Amino acid sequence: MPATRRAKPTTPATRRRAAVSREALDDVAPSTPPPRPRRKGDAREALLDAALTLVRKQGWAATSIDQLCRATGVTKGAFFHHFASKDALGVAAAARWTEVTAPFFAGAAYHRHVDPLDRIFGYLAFRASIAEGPIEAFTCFAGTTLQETFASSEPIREACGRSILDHAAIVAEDFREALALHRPALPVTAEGLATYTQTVLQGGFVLAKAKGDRAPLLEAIAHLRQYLTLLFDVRPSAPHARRPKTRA
Amino acid sequence: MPATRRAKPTTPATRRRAAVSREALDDVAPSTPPPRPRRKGDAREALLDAALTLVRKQGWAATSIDQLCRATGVTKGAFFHHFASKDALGVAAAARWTEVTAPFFAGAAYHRHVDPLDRIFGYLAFRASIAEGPIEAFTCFAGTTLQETFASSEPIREACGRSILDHAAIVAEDFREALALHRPALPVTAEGLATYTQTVLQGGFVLAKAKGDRAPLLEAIAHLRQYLTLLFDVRPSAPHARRPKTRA
DNA sequence: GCGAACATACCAACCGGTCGGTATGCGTCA
DNA sequence: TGACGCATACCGACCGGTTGGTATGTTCGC
Repeated sequence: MPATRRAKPTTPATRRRAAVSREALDDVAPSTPPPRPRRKGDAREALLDAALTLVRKQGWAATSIDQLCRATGVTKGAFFHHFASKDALGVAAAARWTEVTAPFFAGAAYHRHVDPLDRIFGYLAFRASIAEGPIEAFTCFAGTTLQETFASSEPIREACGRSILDHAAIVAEDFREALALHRPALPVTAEGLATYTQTVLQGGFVLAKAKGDRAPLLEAIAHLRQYLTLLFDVRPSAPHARRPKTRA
Repeated sequence: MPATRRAKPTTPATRRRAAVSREALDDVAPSTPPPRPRRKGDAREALLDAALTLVRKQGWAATSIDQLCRATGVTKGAFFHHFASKDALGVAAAARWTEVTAPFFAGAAYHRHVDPLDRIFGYLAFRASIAEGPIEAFTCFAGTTLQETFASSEPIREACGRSILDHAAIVAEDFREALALHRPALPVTAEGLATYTQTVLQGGFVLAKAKGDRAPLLEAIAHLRQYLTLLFDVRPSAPHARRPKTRA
């Protein structure tokens, strides 16, 4: 089975320089940062981060292992040292997506609001505020990947689904507190509202891609805010506009 | 430039039989109907319909021209006779998606309601009722394709975007009439509500894929209905539940 | 000196796309 | 009536390049 092999000595530096020049020719190169020299041991994280960026822009199937390697200056051998298959990378990338986004949201200022409803409105305002730059910069890795892989790869589907659902579960906590404090005009559950919130955001990403503009996402968030306003019977003069008290 | 060629006589029947046997080995074959013998002239439509089915299940990039040809019993030569490129097929498939779905919705019973608001609630009930079977059977070709191609192919992005936006424009007409008849509790526009409706549906598809179940889509539609209920101050005892009068 | 982290070369299958050719139907004019 | 020209639909071998994946080294820190 093994064919004839040559043993031509080459240095790592040669490869790295080649990687950079190849990347300049790459169709996504202009916006991708040059693969700055990594320290040994970085390959795995570099590949995952490149996957988060490239898959959000091109989709899962259109993003090849070779392209990932080129973008990071990692060789194919190294790729398969860290990941058993492309699917395994997908599962790991979904986990990494949660790993990256969770602290990002956890560290945001809206958590300081005392009233859980204010935190929810703050969350929505925050999600609107981060919708900037090119569409692929603020859309969701899990949502994008799900669309393509839900029927072809159960492990990836499960991992991406969990990423979204875990995030929803965090938002659900604030809804739970809000429901304990405020009585909604119609019967709702915390989990239901949290899932619906993610639904609106994911749909906003799709419509933003449809229009080629972030506007539909911002409008969707505004409608969701109005829904919560009516549900919880808050004054139309937005609650977070009248300087709500913050904690800690 | 032209390489050596052989002139081996083959019959169309040979090819068709080969197509069927190949398809039995295909990973999506079990659920795909066998490529029943087409009449001459059918190739283009057959390819477009196969694209709508396969792309919704596998995504755009994962669906190859060869696979489309296998599924339909069409040869590659015929494919490129009808479409200049894979991208051209994508644009045509988006148009076909509208061509297929538009009369489907136009023919639905909810249009008989006299009150435009009843038509809107009927539309939502209809969308919930058709969410049956495997997820790829009720999700949107345009939305799925958009996620992957919005940055790589402007023609496909534009075509898929228009498909969704044109459908929203039809729903917007009922919202326009509803706003003329009923005064909303908060300031909204017909176009804004129609776009938001599509946002919720598209997001519902993503969340359905995330959970591997249609439930999030149905819940999202229910929340949207509640939003409209509060906005237009309709009795919580759903308007289409108290037998509204119909027209024509 | 040993295992983890890489590097390099290679593979079969498949990718989108090309191209010379064939099959068939239709209008037209002798 | 029929044969001629021509357009449309279709055929399938072939192309260069890419795909995910493998096999076999080499390097390096402990």
